Amino acid sequence: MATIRDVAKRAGVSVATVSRVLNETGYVHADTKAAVKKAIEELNYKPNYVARSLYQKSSRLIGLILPDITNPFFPELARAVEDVAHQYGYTVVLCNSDGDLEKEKHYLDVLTQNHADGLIVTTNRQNNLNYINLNIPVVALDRPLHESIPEVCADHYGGGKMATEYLIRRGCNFIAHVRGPGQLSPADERCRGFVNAAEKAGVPFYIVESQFDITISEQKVSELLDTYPRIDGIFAGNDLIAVAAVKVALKRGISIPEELQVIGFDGIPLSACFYPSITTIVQPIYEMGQCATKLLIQLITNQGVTAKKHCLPVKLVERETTKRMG
Amino acid sequence: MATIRDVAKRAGVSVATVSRVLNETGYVHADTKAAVKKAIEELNYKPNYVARSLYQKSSRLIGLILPDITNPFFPELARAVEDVAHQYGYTVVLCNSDGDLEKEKHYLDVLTQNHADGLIVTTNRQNNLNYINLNIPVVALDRPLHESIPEVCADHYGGGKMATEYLIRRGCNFIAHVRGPGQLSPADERCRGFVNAAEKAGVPFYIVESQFDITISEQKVSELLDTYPRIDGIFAGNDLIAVAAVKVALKRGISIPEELQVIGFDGIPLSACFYPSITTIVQPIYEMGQCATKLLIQLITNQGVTAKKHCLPVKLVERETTKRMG
DNA sequence: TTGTAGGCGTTATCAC
DNA sequence: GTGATAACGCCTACAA
Repeated sequence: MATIRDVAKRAGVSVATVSRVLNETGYVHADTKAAVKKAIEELNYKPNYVARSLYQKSSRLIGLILPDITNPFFPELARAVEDVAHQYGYTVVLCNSDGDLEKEKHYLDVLTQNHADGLIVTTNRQNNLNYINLNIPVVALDRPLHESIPEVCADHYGGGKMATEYLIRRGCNFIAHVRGPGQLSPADERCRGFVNAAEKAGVPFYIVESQFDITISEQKVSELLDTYPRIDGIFAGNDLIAVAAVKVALKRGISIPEELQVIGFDGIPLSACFYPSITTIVQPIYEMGQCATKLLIQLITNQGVTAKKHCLPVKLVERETTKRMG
Repeated sequence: MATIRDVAKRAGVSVATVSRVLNETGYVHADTKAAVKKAIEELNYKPNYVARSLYQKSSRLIGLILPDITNPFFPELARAVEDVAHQYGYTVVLCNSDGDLEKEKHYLDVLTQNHADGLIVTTNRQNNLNYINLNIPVVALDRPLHESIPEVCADHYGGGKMATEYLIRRGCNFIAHVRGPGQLSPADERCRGFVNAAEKAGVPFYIVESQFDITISEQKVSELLDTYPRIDGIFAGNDLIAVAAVKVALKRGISIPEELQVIGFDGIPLSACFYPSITTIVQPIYEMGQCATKLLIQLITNQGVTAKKHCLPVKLVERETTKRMG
């Protein structure tokens, strides 16, 4: 690999001059500039970013910490982060934490020791001390991290309400919420929205806790339908749970949406391609990733920080697991 | 951030000594070692990897270039790569190329300029000159890159044959292959396997080309079934196409598997959770990622390179879109 | 067993 | 306009 010194030698100038044309900083005569460019061309010189990072204390690396890229919610998020990062000349390092604090800590170390310029974090563990005294900007994505850390998420509470009201408007008389795991903030919020809407409407309801996992949820839904056969509407904690609900119902010969209506949450691709396609509360996943990344880059480049918390609106997409009106 | 010099000062030794205890290299008296460790502790010193990289010309960064993490085939692959990399102390940089040569080139530059130690590449463009004269190891994953580059992939040809023979054994009399895009090596291989098996069995067959995309494939399958209503078996080029086939059939009231059997390829999670669940040729996706990463790390650390091409076996998983025997 | 000093490739601050 | 040169933080001959 050619270095700046090689270029300087070949162009018959000093490294300082080469650096100047490289960074377009300071004055340099048109002719020398041309000579330098020629030398760069001939040597196929590429600046060494590591050396540059060492001096600048900035690597243009962004860390993306998320539980598991294999979870269908995250690829789109990761994609958005990568797209925006790329657009602004940053590169993203992908870290799967499995929600494991040790692993998060490890990645945090690796990232900071590599002079990452900023972090985007999706973690279940709120108030995680790991993140608060870092000296690089951090943005929490999808889930709150700490009150001092800016955050981009969707309106889970509003979505929960919306889903529930929708079910009720579609004529459901006994609705169940198969919620996501406790302790997980979005699951809690959605559940709160559900309770609020159901109580306000005076509709009887029931709540079961499950995981964001199809197999486990099939089990839960099965038990639920055994216990409460009257249920005619299910608000699933996310689309995976919704898929489980639909499958269980179909296998039992319960017709959807005639006898049982199901609505999910998230709007992952699966919800649209499943058959029947699943009515769901769609989060603007890509936009969330974009927003978080732009925010982070603003923070990194110090362009007057904007609001602390960005709560993006969700929207209800009607598909085949709920009744069409009119 | 504390530097090695701060530690040295605090421990009352030289930086060389600190470096020695850090890297466990060379002799150092137990007492001094203890003193240094204490200083490290007190200062919460963490070595600066950037400085280290500069000197060592190695960053312990691995680049993972793939078309689009949003494609359900890739998350598991990425996860495997990340897991193995992490296990060996490497960190992975995620790059979505969209199969765009310019983007690939850009990432290649970024990666090499950051002293990435190696690359794992999934690209459609074979014989891409970008990769051949790099001076870091490269491993091609899922798709061949160039004859000089080691490769990890699944047995697409064998899988194609297996799927076809299976359909025939299950009694199909007129089979169609809705294949993936031309030019894409795995799609070609699967198609070759199909043709070979169908011809050998003397079963009439038909081939349509589609994309690895549900919506487009629904269209293609629709046309196919219009033209050849006799078709009683479809070998889909991948699971997305299989999903499309199943949906189209079901919407037309064609019962699966009684009137039409469908088999996919890949074994993405969707194939298992779809209803009906889809019989498919499962690639060992996670293992492929692991294998490629281990191979790359061997190459990086120069541990006598193993065989050039690793072709992993696929297996047929019977589910609900084909008939059960006996 | 430990310390000194030079170098990894850049950038930026001075002089000239 | 341009060129030395001192950082950036670490590692490793080579000396001591």
